[in-house]
Amino acid sequence: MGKCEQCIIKQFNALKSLSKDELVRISSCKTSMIIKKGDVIFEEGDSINGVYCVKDGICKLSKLSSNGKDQIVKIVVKGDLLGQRSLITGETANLQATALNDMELCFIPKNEIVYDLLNNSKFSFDVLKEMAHDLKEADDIIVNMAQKTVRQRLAETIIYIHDNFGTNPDGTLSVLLSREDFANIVGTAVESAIRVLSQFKKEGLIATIGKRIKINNIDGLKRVE
Amino acid sequence: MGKCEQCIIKQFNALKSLSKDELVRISSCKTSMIIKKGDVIFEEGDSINGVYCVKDGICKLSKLSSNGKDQIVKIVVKGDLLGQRSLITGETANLQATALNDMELCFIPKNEIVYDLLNNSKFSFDVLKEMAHDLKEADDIIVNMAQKTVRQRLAETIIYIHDNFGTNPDGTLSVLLSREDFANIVGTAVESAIRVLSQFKKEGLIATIGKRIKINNIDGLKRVE
DNA sequence: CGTCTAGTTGAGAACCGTCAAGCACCGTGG
DNA sequence: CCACGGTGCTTGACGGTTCTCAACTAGACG
Repeated sequence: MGKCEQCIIKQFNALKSLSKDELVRISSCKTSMIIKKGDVIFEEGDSINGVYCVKDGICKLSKLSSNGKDQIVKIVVKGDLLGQRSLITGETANLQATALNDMELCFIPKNEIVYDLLNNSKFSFDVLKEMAHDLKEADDIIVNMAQKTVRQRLAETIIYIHDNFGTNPDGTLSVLLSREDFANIVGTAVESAIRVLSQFKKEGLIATIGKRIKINNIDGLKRVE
Repeated sequence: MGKCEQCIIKQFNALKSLSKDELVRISSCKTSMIIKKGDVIFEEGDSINGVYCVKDGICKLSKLSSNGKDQIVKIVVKGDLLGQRSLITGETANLQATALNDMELCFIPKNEIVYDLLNNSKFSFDVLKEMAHDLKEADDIIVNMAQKTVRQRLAETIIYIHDNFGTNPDGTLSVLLSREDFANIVGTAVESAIRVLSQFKKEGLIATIGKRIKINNIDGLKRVE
């Protein structure tokens, strides 16, 4: 099994603030796991009792609404941590985590993380920073959900994925989402999302290669009203 | 000017985790202020450079959307802290804070708080907990905004205010919000909010005393679909 | 070759935003 | 004292957006 102190992934998250000794201690307690595309890592109400560090792959965080639809709240990618929020409040999970492709995860038990949170103030300040960043993003999403049309939200989602998760060599978005996933990010019916996407295509803003989406005119997308 | 170490307000927020010495130090640096109803405490883009402790009164945190409407993201009441998020990321304010009635605030400069965040791990863990709680609430709001109707959201908003901020002796909600505020919490047009409210009234779920709202049938409100 | 899932399109209904008009209340200035 | 204007509240009407139901297509996979 790999060693945390040598793992390059940690530079992308708060674990970078831990000392070598702390990383060695954590490394001896962690467990690695492989998750297959579509598998659920944890669901709403689960006691997680630890934190996952995403070594590879992508997953979605979603919550089931009373109308039966899954609302995607955040996309988590390689280098991110998963489950910090529940760990800190000591509550069960508020969201479900589902792998969007095959993933490699390291699980660090709760006690190890809490110990460092209470003893390494730089580490806890870093976790605080990440949480503050997530909160800002969540506030911005609330405003968008409340005030913008499906068309605007979908355009912004495509741009967000493009800017934050990058593209393949052929220019398509590297994160492959189903039409249903797009609908669940934007908070609309699958048919509505599909209709808007084909409208974007007709207007020359995007193109599709297979089921993948490629941005043709990013300025046009940004100007969508 | 009052002394932090004797102030009973702090028991409601993370400041309770500071030692007496730390509170004395902070108390000597803080400034008190009175804010009148309707006044803006800080707006989007401001450098706050500190944290406000709400000694009395209520304010709203909102963000201006590109369509010109203000989306209310959170209501902050007596005992809460204001501005922690921006302080931690070091960014300018993401939201605007506006007093909903006359307020009494204490302002604590950034350096004092950061010092304690880095030196008192119980304090920073408490701040972390509050932030984690805010993040959970924000995620839940996203789901509601995306998946529920204006009618459902308004019913839940009334219940939320009732449960979290209490009622006056006559049973009306103690937080007095304008119809526009309700619309801006729910994320809809003022006329739409008004229409739903009068529908609730017609159905006997709520009553109005002056401009104040009183819940008549809370179970009915919870069952609104 | 059937079956399953994801994607797609159409049509009608429900929901919501906008414009417009009118009402109630309040403070100001004549 | 009253007329006046301002602001917030309320209701109606209409049009655009979005949801839902239904039918159909394309591809995957045994």
